[in-house]
Amino acid sequence: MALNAQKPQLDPQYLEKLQDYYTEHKVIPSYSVLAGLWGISAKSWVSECVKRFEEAGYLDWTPDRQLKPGARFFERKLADSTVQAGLPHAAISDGYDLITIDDWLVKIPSKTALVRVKGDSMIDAGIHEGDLLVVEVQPNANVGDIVVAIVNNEFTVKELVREKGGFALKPANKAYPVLRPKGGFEIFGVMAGLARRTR
Amino acid sequence: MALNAQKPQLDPQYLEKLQDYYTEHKVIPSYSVLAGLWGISAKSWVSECVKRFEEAGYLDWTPDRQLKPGARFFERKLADSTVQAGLPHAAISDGYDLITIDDWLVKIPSKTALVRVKGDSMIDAGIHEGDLLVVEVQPNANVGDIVVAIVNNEFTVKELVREKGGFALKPANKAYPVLRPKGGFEIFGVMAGLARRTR
DNA sequence: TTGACACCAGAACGTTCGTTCTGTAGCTTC
DNA sequence: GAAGCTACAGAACGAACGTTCTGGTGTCAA
Repeated sequence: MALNAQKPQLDPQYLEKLQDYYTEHKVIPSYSVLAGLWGISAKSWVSECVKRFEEAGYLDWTPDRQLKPGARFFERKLADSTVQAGLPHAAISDGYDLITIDDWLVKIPSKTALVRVKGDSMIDAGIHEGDLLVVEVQPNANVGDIVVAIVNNEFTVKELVREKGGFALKPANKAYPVLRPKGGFEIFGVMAGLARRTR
Repeated sequence: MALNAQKPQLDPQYLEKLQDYYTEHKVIPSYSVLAGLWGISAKSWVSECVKRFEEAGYLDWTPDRQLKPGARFFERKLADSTVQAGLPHAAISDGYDLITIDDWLVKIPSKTALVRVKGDSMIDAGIHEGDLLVVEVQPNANVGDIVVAIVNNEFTVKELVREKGGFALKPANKAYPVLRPKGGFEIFGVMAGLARRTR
């Protein structure tokens, strides 16, 4: 008690209430609403608390000086594969910064589309039938990328490979041949990730 | 600018810019910031556009009359594998279903955990190192389920199989042996899906 | 050609915002 | 037992907010 005498501390209950509010409304409220939320009747004290959360990395500001969630705001329970010691449940509380699966998979929402995978031509790349492919829509790609191409007015998922004379679409399944469409093909986008539901 | 429809319509570009802004800052900006974002110099027109997005379900208001994302704000484009006819571009804008990945993968948020996959012992099941496993936390499972088990204080992902004398954990990779822990094992949960990022 | 309407600019206006300053109650610490 | 700090309350204030009204431009059907 004697040592490091006066250290202003931030109330974890305040943070929880803010996080609950955010998960409900997806927005950081104004100071006066925060006051009501926290049971405080002075905006001056709200301002002080916000500063502490800001310094701790839980809150941040937009370039336009609007309050927004900080880097640590979304720390969630992500269970890691390795547990050092003790109960495995202890490891769950060890947090990563993971928000939602959407945020993890999708970087640019406006250029991202989802494509349902049909067939098993990419099974060796771990892409199964029924998987939801996260695709960044763009007209070009690099050799080696897994792309969604438009062949005969259909979407098809393949690896883009270089061949003498041009490009081709290579499946990840020995039972299927390499595609070399006569009229060429158009690239719809590049695979950025996938989601699979098994239940 | 040759053609122009004459019905009051909401500009999809505006929505995309807002969504991109939101994914960066996790907050809905003020009208004046929105004006800059949309390339408009009149708040009155921003107000009008916001009303349209509100009626369309993309924006909403908190009880304190603060602007917040609406129910449809987080919907994502789902492009189906098959295109009916004509330009594929036309099919994309028409044949959308809309969902979010989180909603699709997670049924019971409170009982769902995420586990990062380590190693390649499940590669033949299409589960790669670094994948994010969606796990429904429960103490029991059925034979044939892919489970996250706790063995020697570590998480391990395997298939639950029946053997004479009890249960065992079977990898999906011939290079690995079937696990039969002496002290038995505890089931952390059952795999419900997975997410993979490849970019 | 004339409305009608969609789209946008600009300004006026009352409200609400966040900051800042002053003040106080309670608890330590010397 | 005064000094110092933390945790709040309350008010004052300029800046920023969102609404609303007026007005202009372009397009389209009649």
